[in-house]
Amino acid sequence: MDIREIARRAKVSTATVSRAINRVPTVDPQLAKRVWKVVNELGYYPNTQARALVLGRSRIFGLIVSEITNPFFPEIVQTFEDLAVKNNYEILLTSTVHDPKRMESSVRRMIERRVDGVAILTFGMEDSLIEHLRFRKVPLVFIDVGPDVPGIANIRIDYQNGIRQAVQHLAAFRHTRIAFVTGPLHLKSALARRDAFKTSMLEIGLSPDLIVVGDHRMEGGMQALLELNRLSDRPTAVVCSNDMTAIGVMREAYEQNVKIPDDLSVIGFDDIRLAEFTIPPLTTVQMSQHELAKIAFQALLNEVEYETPSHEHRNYELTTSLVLRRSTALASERFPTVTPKENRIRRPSKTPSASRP
Amino acid sequence: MDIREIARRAKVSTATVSRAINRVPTVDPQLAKRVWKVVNELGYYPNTQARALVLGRSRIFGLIVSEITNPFFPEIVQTFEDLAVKNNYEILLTSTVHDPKRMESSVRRMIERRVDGVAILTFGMEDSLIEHLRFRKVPLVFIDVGPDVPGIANIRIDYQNGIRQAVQHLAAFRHTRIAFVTGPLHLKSALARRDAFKTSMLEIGLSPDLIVVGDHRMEGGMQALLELNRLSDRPTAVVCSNDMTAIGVMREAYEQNVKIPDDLSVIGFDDIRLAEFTIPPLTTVQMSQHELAKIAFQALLNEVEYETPSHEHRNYELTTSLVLRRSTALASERFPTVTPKENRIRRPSKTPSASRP
DNA sequence: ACGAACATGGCAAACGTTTTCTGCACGAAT
DNA sequence: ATTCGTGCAGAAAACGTTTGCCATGTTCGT
Repeated sequence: MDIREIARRAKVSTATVSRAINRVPTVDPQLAKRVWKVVNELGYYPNTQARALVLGRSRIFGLIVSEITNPFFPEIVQTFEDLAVKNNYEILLTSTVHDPKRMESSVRRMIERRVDGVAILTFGMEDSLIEHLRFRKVPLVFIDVGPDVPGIANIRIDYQNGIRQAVQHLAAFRHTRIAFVTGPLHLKSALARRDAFKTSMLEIGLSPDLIVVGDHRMEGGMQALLELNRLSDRPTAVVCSNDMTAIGVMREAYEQNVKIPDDLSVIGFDDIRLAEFTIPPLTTVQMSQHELAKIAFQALLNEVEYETPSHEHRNYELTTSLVLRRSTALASERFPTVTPKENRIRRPSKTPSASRP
Repeated sequence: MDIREIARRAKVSTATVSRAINRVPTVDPQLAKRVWKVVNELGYYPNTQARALVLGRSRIFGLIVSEITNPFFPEIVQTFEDLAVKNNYEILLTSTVHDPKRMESSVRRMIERRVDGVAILTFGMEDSLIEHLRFRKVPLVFIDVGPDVPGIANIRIDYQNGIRQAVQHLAAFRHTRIAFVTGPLHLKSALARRDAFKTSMLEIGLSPDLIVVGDHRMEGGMQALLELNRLSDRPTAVVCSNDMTAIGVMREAYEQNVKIPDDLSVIGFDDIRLAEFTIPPLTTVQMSQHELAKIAFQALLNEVEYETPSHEHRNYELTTSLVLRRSTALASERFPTVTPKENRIRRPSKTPSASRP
């Protein structure tokens, strides 16, 4: 069933059918109605690939992520899809799973399907591959890491803001020995977070030397806490480079019977959905995945629909900020005048929890 | 840059270029090499939509899920994508977010993009929409819920097996008052789970009357535990219709200061990734999302590539089974001869956890 | 009443492939 | 030497749209 079939039945030309369907205003309302009637009766849907062929636009946006199972991404994908349907786009989702081969196949797939733009929201990406896309003048948007060249939109993340809030929150709770668990050090974003921690500590006169490296996964967090506990001068609080790391820390704390937040305050980073579901709910630095996806999509849309004539260099920014939940508390040991029990900072909760023995 | 450009530069016809690229064996190796050289030099990629137009196959599979942010789905999407790249397919991902409008737009999008098959892995779907797809002879595969008609592949889930294991595991731990928290009762899958629970209980002579309804979300689980705790004869164990519910139960238990698993054993269902990360790690009935996606993809592939001539009715089956982690323990109160401490069932863990006071 | 201007619909080309069919060149067989 | 196959490459049609251009019919002014 194609446009010709419709034309035949409505007794008009295919041109008219096309125009009617695309709501070109010059077509006689009478005819348009006749066309639509047939279209609906037959349940006709235009063939998008034929359309794409002649238009030169596929109405598909590529979305490259690291891995869909990483809790950081589902929210992004969902928001991206929501926006796509609102704007009549389709989304071509691709994951690199940290594999160079897959990265390559990702961009190949994008090019083959002739996407109208690509959002690269991975941690790290081969520059040579990006060149393939740039060469074909595919609009691109990067998070955080993109090369700083015109024609590519960059979403800069303000790590400093949230991390500063995190350490100041801990400092206000009288913590002084505050540790940091990094991510993999080959990641720009992990480095940026670590550096933000350092400067935030120095700002308030604390020395940022309790730094151990993790891997942005639960295992890294568990390992990190083990390491920190071997120290003679243990930290009373730990800031983590991402939420999975924080979850690892809390998990190991559970194994070791160290109570969170009473014995140890923990702060994460990212605010993935999961952070609300941990026990206790995780205080973390939010980097809104929803906002991120929104910005990325909008950047692409701008590029494609409103043809920025000079293809000028655009910069977008996303800020971060602390969201308080229940994994932090006043530092206890150093201030024996305050009993641990009263120490507990209570935040509203439907049912007041019983205090610990 | 199109196939003609290549033809011109390689001094052959477009037909030859096409054949060379598609590795048709009749083309002279000499020529083929010449063509490939030009292709690689120019970085030419065939236009998939033109190809799709003439082939009548898009090499796209549709994948409809409920919502990407539901922890049940990311693993499915990831596996589906992995298989897609292995088989040179693309995946068109769509979510219904429980909204009839979105369901409709989902199937419209599938049809417009001329997908070669659709896997509908949602909880529930409008039958009328399915008709649209069947009408166009799009191969379909359903999970669990699909209409039992030829031409549609169905993946049946064996809920009974896993749930039986769950209640027998609890019974072996001397639990007798075992509760069940259902999902939303308009969901076939939720009903099936509840029924499996009932028969499993009756099988071993326990009465399945401690049933409270939840919503497959954390909130429902929290609410459910509240309800159960109001009972005079509280349960010592609770089986949940899905993992999020179990997480809700554990969360509320934390608020109420009831210890898991010492005071209450909890079992979930689905085995989402998250279940490993809870505190304590959740014992749950696994319904492998990886397997599910694999079966779904393979079903589609069979339908499309090997042209089952009679379009016969195929049934696939996925079984479920209990995976033990650490949210269950021997029932304590009724058997005071055994102290709670020794009660704790320890499963291997790098570091033995300290016992509770 | 006549021509001009305008509104509207149709014809056909174009988008980038694949594939059928045809034709050519070459070698083998008579 | 002529005929016949055989192997391989090219010409062209087809896939289902959109749209520039033209033809036709209508309306309006004079």
